[in-house]
This record gives sequence, structure tokens and C-alpha cells, in this order.
Amino acid sequence: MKKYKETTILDIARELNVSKSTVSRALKNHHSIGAATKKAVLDLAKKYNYHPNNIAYSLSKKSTKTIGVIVPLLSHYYFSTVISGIEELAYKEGYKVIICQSAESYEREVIVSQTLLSSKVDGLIVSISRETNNSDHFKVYQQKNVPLVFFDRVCPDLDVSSVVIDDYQGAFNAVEHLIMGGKRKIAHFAGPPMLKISLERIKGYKDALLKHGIPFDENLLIDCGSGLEQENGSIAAQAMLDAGIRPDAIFAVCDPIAIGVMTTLKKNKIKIPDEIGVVGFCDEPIATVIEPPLSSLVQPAFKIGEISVELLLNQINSPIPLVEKKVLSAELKIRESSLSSVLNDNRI
Amino acid sequence: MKKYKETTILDIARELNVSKSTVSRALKNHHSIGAATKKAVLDLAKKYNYHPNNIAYSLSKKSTKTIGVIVPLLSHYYFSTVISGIEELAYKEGYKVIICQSAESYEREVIVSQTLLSSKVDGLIVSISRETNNSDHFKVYQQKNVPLVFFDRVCPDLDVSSVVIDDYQGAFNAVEHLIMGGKRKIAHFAGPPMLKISLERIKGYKDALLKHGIPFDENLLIDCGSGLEQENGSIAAQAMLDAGIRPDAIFAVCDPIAIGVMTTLKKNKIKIPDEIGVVGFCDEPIATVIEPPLSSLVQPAFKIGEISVELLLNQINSPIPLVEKKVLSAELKIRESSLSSVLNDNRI
DNA sequence: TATTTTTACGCAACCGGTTGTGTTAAAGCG
DNA sequence: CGCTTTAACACAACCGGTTGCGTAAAAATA
Repeated sequence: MKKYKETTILDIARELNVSKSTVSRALKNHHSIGAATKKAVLDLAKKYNYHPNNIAYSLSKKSTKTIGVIVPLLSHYYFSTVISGIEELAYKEGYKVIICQSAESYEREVIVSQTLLSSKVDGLIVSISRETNNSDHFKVYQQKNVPLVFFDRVCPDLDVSSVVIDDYQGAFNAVEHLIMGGKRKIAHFAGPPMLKISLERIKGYKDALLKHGIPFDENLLIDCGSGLEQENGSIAAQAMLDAGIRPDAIFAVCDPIAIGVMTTLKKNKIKIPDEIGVVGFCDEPIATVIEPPLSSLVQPAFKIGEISVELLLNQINSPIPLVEKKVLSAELKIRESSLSSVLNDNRI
Repeated sequence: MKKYKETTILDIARELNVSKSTVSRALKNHHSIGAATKKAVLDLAKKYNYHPNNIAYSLSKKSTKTIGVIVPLLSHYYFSTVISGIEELAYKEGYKVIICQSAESYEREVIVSQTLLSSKVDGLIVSISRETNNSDHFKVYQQKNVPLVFFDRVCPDLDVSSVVIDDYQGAFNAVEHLIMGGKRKIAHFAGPPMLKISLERIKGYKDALLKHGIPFDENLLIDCGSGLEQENGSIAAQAMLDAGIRPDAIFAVCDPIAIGVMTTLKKNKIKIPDEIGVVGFCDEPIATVIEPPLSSLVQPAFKIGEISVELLLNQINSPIPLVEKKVLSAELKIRESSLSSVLNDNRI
């Protein structure tokens, strides 16, 4: 499309027989500009529908007033909620937000992080893809002193600000809740070992068993493959049943997996929660809709977004490098899927 | 954070005793640069970890190679899928994507559209908020000749490129399907009248009734308030039941509403689909998980995203203004929620 | 060998803002 | 009334790239 000639500061200056700097200053109400001049400039700006050129501004100020965000997938309720939290605070502080998805691909993550770097974002908020096991593309940020905050999924080898939830404690509580309900043979459908959160949740699972004197059984630690989707849960659950493994409860690394597990269990006419209780992680909206409603660990997603921005701004405004790590706790929301009928009998 | 001195094209030029332009051209493999010089430049660029400054590039080229996207909410599976489609094609064509949400707020939509304009996006793809009934903020785009594409939710008073699905036909098919299943007293839970899609779906609903000789009943056209969330559906459904209105089928303007309706029906011990059949619109993933699985109209969301980019690029590359309107059809996915037991008897 | 091409690169303007440093005339001061 | 302030604005450099045009030397051609 043929380009439209934007009216610039210079156009206004010429028409008013003043200098560029005068117009620039008039536009931002600088004190050293006469009232009459100011009015003339403002009027003309309105008349010509003047819009400042952010690009030029950014180039001269060396700041874009923009923060970049990279998430694995937008289509997860959790991530889109975090983003809402990020936007809320960012806009309030006069920052724009550029959102990118890595689509759970390491390669794509590298590309968008470089693009964002070249676009000179003032800071970056990231939750890494599940494939990512190299952090060189983020080290460049550190090298160039551009503020970085990780949330939820962090790079274990990077010492940067982060806000995560206490996966260990969350997992521990979930499993203990199942034990309290009289469950003894509790399986864990685990996430990709690449992600620290997977490992933390496994640890919480094991420690809860340990605390209650239940020996850890290798066969009950189920690998869901590389995916975190419903399908992976379904397949893994069927495989488990086919292998003759029959737990009395399942703690899944995330809700989609839990949902997949539940559909498979129902298909196999296994009663939830009586025969097998289920607990998920994340509390996606779907958890309340499935039958029976799924117990899950609620993560304060919106707050995580806000805190991420807060930590980022702290870095942006700090004269020296800053590293802050926040840990929030996930709250166990008990619904029917884990409400064993023996619950009351076994409660301590 | 104290700013890190980025190495620029000029730094490299000085160290090599060549001019800026030579370095610039060497970096992009221009033919008029000697092989030795090229290599020297590339080597030094790598050594200093040079990253081109996109801001400067954009300023001089008057093109940011960026397309803006505004959606009402990221947390809807439909929208995030459209975005994936947009990103896919955009990246392939060398464009970056900036995603913003209006949060279904007119005010926020105006702000982000202005921000995007100042950021000099090369084009904008929009699905408007449900509050929006003024299009001045988009007219500025037209005025400045920056390409615009609407998808799904369009501004009725703007003559611009758009890609929408055939809401009328979709609704018609859904309702006819219910009629074929023997349903006669079919209610429609409608969307906000601000949105054209709501009106189209109402029209399809009415015409399907008409075709099959069923008189339209005002009382069966239910207003869900301004929201499109599950809660709105629940409330409206309960209100309907409380008013003594008892249809034998419900066609909901979207899946969340349908889900809300279903939960209320189930709470009232009404059997789905035997007593009341339900059909939604959008085919969110949740539709397959709820019990019984929800019949819905599948929108080719990913494709809608791709086509939006295609239409946008057509404009960007066209010497003259261009307006193309694409209409895709939604496919009815029949699941249990609308599979009336009398289906076979009544089929024509 | 004289002349034309080609190769390889430099110069400087330009994109649209911001900002430190003048400069001039009016106002304030003792 | 002479001198210092202050108000109001102009100049020009700068941010980091791109690009049209000019030019000198080397290569090709006549």
C-alpha cells in the first residue's frame, strides 16, 4: 500500500516558523516554551492528527518502554491469565507488552528471544518451553544487561529473578491429601524431566509417601512422554492399566494430564474417586466441568504475572544488577475426584 | 539498570577502518563488497556479539516488519488458536507479531490500537471487543493507509478486509439438526446484540424454525446479559427454568454459555439430551470433556489466522487500497448432547 | 596503450524524534 | 541606569541504521 505522509514534528515546526526542538518541547509541555507557542503547536497537532513516532522516540531515548513476554503456549488458561496480570501492571506503569509464544519449541524460543532483543525490549519475562535445556539465548540478555524474569518454568543454570510456585509443597500436600483419604497405592503421572517443576513435584510426591511410611514404587511413577496434553494422559493411563498396574489414586503433574487419565479411567469403567482418586495441578477451568470435578492445586496466575512485572521493574530501575526470587504457594482445591468415601474414617 | 554499550555498525567500521555503509552492506551480503572485507566484518560481528538494532532499521526503512493483533481475550481457546495461525504464516513471511488483548473493553481497545499505531505496525489484525460500537480508532488506520483486517467480530460500519465464518449458516444447521432430532421447542441463548455474529446466529436460528414450520417464540430467545462466560449461561438458564420456560432443546451462542447451561440443567436433574438437547458454538476443548460431550460448531480457527495474515499481506503489497472479504463455514460436530433418542425416527 | 567497465568502497543525507548548549531580548535588581 | 536573571526559542549533535551517488583503482576491452 502506498505510504501515507505522516505529519512530523518538523512539519509543524515549519508551518509555525519555529524550530523542531520548540515543537518537541511544546508537545510535552516543557516550561521554557511560551503559552502562545504551546497552544499554536497543540492546535496544529490536533488539526493534522499528529501521532508521535514511537520508533524515533525509542531510538533517541534508547528505551522502548516495552516489555517482552515469552510463554510456551497461549492456549493454556494458566499462561493467558499470567499474561493478563502482566499487562495489568505493565500498562499501569506506562509500559507496552509484546507477547510471543515459543509453541513449546526450543528453536522457536531462540528466534523470538533474539527478535525481542533486537527490538530492544526494556525487559523480558519468560516461562521456558519444555524442550529448552540450553540457556545461551538468555545469557545474551544478561550480558547486555537487559532485565530478565522467569516465572514458573525457570532455567536451572541461570541466576536471575524468578517467581515460581512451591511445586514441592503443592505436590506434597496433594499426595498427603490422598493418603489421608485412605489411599495407599498412589501413582504419579510425571512431567518432562527437562522441567524443574516436574522434578520438584516428583520430590513432593515421594516425600509425602515417605512421611506416611509408604514405600516408593518405581512402577507407580509414570512417564507421560514429552507432552503435557490430555492425550498424553489418556495414553499413559491406558498403558498403565494394560500393564496390570492398578493404583488406588493418581496425582497428575497437570490438569490436562489428569483429565486424560480420567477419561481413560471412565472408559475402563473405573469409578472415580472410589476406585481411583485423582488430583491435578493448575486448576484449569475444565477442572470444574469434568465429572467428577477434579481436585487440583490452584496457582495464583494473575498475581504471578503482576509480581513478574514488579521484579522486572525493580531491575529496570536499579542501578545495579538485581536478583530476587519469589516463591508462592499453591492452594489445594479439593473436589469430588479425590473425595474418597473412606476419607472421614482415616482422617487423623 | 545501567545501560550496556551495544556494539554498533560504527564500532565495527572504526576497528576495520572502513565506512559505516561498507559494514552495513557487508552484513547483508551486498554484492559490491569484497569477500575479504565481508569476512572481516562478519568475524568481528560475531566476536562482539553484534545484534542489529531493529529500532534504527525501522526508522530508516519506515517499516517495522511487524503486524499487530488485538483480540478480546487470550484465554479463549478459539482466539489463541487463531493467533497461532497468524504467527505461523507471519513468521514464515518474515514478520513479527505483537499481540494485545482488549480484555473485552472498548477503552482498552482504543488505547492499544493507538499504541500499535504509534509503534508503526505494518498492519493490524483485529477482533473487536463486545463493547465496541464505535470505530473511530480504526478509521485512523484507514486514514493513514495502514492495512487492516478484521476477523470473526467485525465493525459493521467499516469497509475493510475481513475473514468471518458463516454464522448464519452455522446456526441454521445447528437448529435444523435439533429439529431433525425431533425437537420442537428450541430456545436460543443469544450473545450481545452489539456483535454482528450474535445477530447472524439469531437469524439462522429463526430461519431454521421458519423452514420447518415452527413459529418463533419470543420467550425462547434468551438474553445472556453482556457476558459470554459460563456463568452467564448458568444464570440465564436458571432464570429461564424459574420462569417456567421449559424448551426441549437449546442452541447456545457459544460453548461457554452452553457449558453453563448444561451445568444448570444437570443441577436441576434435567436429562441431556433426552429432556433437553444442547448445541454450542466454537468447539472449545472443554466440549469433549463435559458429560455428555457437547455438540458444537467447529470453526477453523488456525486457518482463520492464516487467512487474516494473507489478506493483510495482500494489502501491504498492493499499490492500491484493497478490500477482500472471506467467509468460511463452520462444521457441525455432533456429539451426545444433542443426540436425541428419537433421532432416527424423525430423520427425513 | 588509451578507454571503458567493473569492483570496492566512502560520503553524506535521511528517518523523526530528544536534549545540551547557546543566544537574544525583556524583566528584575540594587 | 548599568548589570544580572530569566523567559523563550534556535542550533546542532545524536540515536543506529539505509542508500543514492561519487570515485579511485583494477580489470577488461578496443
